[in-house]
Amino acid sequence: MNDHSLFAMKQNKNKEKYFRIIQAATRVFARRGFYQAKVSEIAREAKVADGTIYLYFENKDDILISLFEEQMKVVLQNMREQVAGLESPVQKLERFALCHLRLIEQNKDMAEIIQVELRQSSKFMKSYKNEQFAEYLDLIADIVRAGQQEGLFKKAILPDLVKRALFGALDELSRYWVLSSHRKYDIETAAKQISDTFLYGLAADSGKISAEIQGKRERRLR
Amino acid sequence: MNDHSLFAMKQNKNKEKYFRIIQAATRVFARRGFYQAKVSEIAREAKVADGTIYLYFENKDDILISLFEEQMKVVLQNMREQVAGLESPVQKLERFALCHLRLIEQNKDMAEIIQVELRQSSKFMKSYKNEQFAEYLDLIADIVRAGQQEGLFKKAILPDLVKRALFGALDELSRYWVLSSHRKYDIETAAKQISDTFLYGLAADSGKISAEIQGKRERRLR
DNA sequence: GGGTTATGAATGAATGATCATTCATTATTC
DNA sequence: GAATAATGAATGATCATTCATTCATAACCC
Repeated sequence: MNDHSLFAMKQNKNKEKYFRIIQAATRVFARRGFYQAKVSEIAREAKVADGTIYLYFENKDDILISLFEEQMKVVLQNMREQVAGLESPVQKLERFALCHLRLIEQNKDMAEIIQVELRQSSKFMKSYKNEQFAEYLDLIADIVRAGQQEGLFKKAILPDLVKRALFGALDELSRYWVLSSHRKYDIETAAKQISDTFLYGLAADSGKISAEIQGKRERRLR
Repeated sequence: MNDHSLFAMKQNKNKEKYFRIIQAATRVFARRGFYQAKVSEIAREAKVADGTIYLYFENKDDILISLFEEQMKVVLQNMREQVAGLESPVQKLERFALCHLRLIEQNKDMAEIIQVELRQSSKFMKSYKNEQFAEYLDLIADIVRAGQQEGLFKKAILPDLVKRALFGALDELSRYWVLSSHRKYDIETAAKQISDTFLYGLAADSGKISAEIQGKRERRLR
């Protein structure tokens, strides 16, 4: 638990207001970007006074950090559950790609904060390491390592590198989706293209990957 | 030619000073981030007075945009030349990945502006479309389409989607590299892992891809 | 050729807008 | 009534930009 959560814990008297401010901040940051967004706008959106914000958060940066941590907690938990129900690394990777891109549909503002605004905002973010974000990436690395152990993926693949490549690929598509007004493909198509590209790209034997992907389809038809 | 270049053209009397300001801005933005960077710092770094900046650029945003356009021109030109000398889409894609990641070594500040700061900075950037950046991405799409035409890559692949995925993957590794103090792999390793992943991922027949990659090695040994 | 004037570039302190944050005051809760 | 929470105008810091002034150079005149 870091300093920011500690601050929030101290102000724990009114969780409803704390989360209301966080939700409001999500919308305002998504709409305006971190730097253009004003604390007074967040206060108005949350229906509290400007000064109330400082009863719950240390400063404007703290709002963004707290928001990210709260939201990342949800995202990580959800992704863990999605992936846990599957046995095969192939299905896990497919599910990861789909769920990650699905964030956009489920909560556009939240997706924008996580994918567009936060990791971008400023130099101070360079020194901010979010453990949950690292764990999110490690989900990918764990899938890759499992695939290597089962002989599905090449031994020469570096999981810590591939996790970033896959995340980067998904993230770029998310960003495009968020920023773009007309989209030429839907989320399912995009997820499938990316997961297939990575699965066949990592494959020790592409026949085995096809079988795993086909295997999933047959299980569905039963 | 957009409005910003036109402004620069009008102030064309002292190109040396214009570029000196741009170089200084590159360093300051890379070091401090766009929002933390002050115009006065750029002026100091360029050894000009604060007010002189406004003889050459409309405002702070214009500095960033002009800088991006100047630098992107160079990056695009260089990448075109690197790729033009090659015949095979396989070699082209490999070269693209390597050259993109090599940007980091050649000019860390420039790489940071292009890869970390610019596409991130604010909501006004959402409406700013850089033609050269789009063309940079289209280099990838063109490589993919050529690969499809030659029967090397799957027909079902969407080039406009894959270009973003590859760029995103490379970009995330660049970002990690720029932001990270200790790196576990070198640029050549990273580039190879990514290009291989994408090449085998896109492959209509992985045997053919292996042959193309091997073919390159044999040509080298002669 | 030298001195004066005009012009444009450059200067940097002043200006004014912005907005995060504070804190005296008010409202609410127990 | 006391303690706590909430308020929102005031405060003060920040900094992008302006503009009166200076400087450097070219042009003009004698």
